[in-house]
Amino acid sequence: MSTHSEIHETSSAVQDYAKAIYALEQRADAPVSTNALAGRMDVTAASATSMVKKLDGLGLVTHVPYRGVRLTEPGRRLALEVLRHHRLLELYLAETLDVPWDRVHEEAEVLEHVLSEELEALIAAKLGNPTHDPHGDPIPSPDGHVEELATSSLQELQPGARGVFVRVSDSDSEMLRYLAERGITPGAALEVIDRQPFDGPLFARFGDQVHVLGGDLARAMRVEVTG
Amino acid sequence: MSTHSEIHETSSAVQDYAKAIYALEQRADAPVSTNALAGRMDVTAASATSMVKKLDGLGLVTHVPYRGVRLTEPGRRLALEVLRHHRLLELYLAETLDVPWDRVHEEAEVLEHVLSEELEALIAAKLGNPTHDPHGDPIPSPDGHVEELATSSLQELQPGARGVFVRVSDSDSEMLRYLAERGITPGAALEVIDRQPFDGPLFARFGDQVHVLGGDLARAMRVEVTG
DNA sequence: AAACAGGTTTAGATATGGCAAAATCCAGTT
DNA sequence: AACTGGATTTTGCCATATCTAAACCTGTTT
Repeated sequence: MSTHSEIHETSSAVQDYAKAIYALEQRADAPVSTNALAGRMDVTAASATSMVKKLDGLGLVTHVPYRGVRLTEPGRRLALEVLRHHRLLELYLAETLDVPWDRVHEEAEVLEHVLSEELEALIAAKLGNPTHDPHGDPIPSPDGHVEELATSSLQELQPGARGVFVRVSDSDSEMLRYLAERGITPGAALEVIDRQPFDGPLFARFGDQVHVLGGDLARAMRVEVTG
Repeated sequence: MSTHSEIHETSSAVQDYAKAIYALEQRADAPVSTNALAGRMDVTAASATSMVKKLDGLGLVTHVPYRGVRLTEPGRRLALEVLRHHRLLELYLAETLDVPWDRVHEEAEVLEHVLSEELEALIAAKLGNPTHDPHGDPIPSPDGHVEELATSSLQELQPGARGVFVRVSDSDSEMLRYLAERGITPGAALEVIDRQPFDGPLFARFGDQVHVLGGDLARAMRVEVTG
């Protein structure tokens, strides 16, 4: 009945699956399909199935065959702990080691699994126990609370919509670099000007610059809608 | 023919074995026995044998059955790269995150395997490209050079011998903590006062304090002999 | 109701690293 | 030269996490 965390009794793979299921559940409040999970983890559906069965055995998810998977409360806590590691590390690497923003995600991706609780606490303290990263993304608290604000894909917004560009799905570093080169970084306010049909390009204004964004890119960009 | 490093194509296990063989070869310039390696890695001799065969296949060691194992030049380079990661991380954690000295070893032990070359470079730069850690232990250069000074076990010194306590074998944190509580830290000058026979206690002077050290402890303490 | 197309799960295989038990080698006695 | 004890290797097994290929559901269309 303690808030004791199980993160150290789980493999990196289990942690990654929990994190992926959390992210996918987030997007649409519904069970996560094996295919979606496999796609996100970049493994075959067969691999996803067997890992899902393992997570189920560990009590981290409930799996209804052919119907998808949902995190249990312990599973959600695990995912949030890993996410806390990840976001603290991103912030820490960027702030104190000047790791470029389009690289911190990849570094954090591997470090998050080996970060001890002691180091986590020291890093959090060093950063002043932040609750949000510089993009506005919330950092889960040590006891597993977050206030995740709902985001939309830029692609699905109508002309006239305004919002704040929050992040790129999976922090794809190619996309982040491409956007950064054009002066677009997370945190930027934007307004959708126009959208061509048939998955055509989307015109959006950032500051006083209008940019044309292709389908895949606009789909990956997550926006907090403000009006 | 480049100085390109193979560290990222090897598993953590392979890296750990290379590091262990390097350390054991260091102590006595002789082939490393399977048993010694198994003891150091805390695995069975059977496991050590099969890993040795794998390292041999990778060209990292030369293994003569029943005769022990030695690092090849690529194997030595790999070991030194991991050691560089390890010592840079120890220094970094202690300096910038105030991780207590008796804990940095364990943290570095896992981080060393996932540290990217980019982060390594950034950390080294942040620390001013150090060549030695605060104890005087040399940090291998990026291109695989070290000047390792020969150390002796405190246990094997004769009364009257003087030296500098450099480190505890395997950085055993229990021992480091025990010694720190008594004011003995790496870097301390010492003189052996007396040694009782039959693996009896050893009397050594650190500053103006004489301490009595038991067999296992004295055996684990490595000393750079100065006179 | 039968068929079809996807998505999902099972079955069987692979690579890593580990262990225990059995077989084998080596060196130092008798 | 045979014996013997400790070190070493071989053999067969386990767990993790992945894959391919085959079998199996499910919902929709015919």
